[in-house]
Amino acid sequence: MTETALEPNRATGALSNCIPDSHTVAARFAALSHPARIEILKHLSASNSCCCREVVDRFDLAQSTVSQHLKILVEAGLVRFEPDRQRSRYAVDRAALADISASLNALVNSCCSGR
Amino acid sequence: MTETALEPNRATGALSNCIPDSHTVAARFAALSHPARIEILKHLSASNSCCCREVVDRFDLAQSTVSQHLKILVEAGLVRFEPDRQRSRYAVDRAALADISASLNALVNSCCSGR
DNA sequence: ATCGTTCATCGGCGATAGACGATGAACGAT
DNA sequence: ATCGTTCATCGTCTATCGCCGATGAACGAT
Repeated sequence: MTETALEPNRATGALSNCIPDSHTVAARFAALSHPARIEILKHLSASNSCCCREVVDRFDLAQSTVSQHLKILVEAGLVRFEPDRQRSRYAVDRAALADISASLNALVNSCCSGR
Repeated sequence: MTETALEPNRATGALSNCIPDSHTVAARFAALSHPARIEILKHLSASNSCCCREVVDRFDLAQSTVSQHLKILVEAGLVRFEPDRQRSRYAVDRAALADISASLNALVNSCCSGR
């Protein structure tokens, strides 16, 4: 994500008052732009809450790799993290997920009402 | 996008029959994971249709860079391309955009009804 | 005190992304 | 025929991604 010289918030007028800054939206989508993370997200939501190990067992990925994916999801705000003894519990933040979905809807709507 | 050894379509049972394959979804989000491309998308939809030059003038990016971003959007199926004389006309594919929005909604729903 | 388990982080590696300038094809206009 | 404009593509560069194994901290259990 190189910091391109887009005029800051240039298109953030008019319709887009309900749409977060492009960088923010892009960052969220970036978190969703890897198949493993999508699968992890599904898995987390199906189990309500998982520790890292559970995810590692489920997917054919090294523990360090899974840990990184989880970190990315947490940093994107899509997953909540809570240390629990020697475990780490991860859970989908359903509100955040709904939020990003709303962002996309808003983007789509702004595109469709554009003409 | 490294081809990870995710069990093919492992989580594609049950609820997710309406959700496209994770790789597909991820690829679409990847196209949206760059702020410039989001801005370009907005710009395209506001103008209904643009040639590359118009986008270049609008954003502080080299022509080659814009051309690449447009190509990515086209390859993701979010933007339609039509050559027009020496110009290239690009237009948002609103249906595709609505479609990806629906994919995300489905993902969110599957996550929320998970428990 | 020691061992096993869980986890985050580091370092390294290859692949990809994203930026740019340069180039040449296609086309309109002169 | 020549020039200017528009555009896609190529080559290059740097930064980041995504993967892994190794390591050490934290903790439970023995």
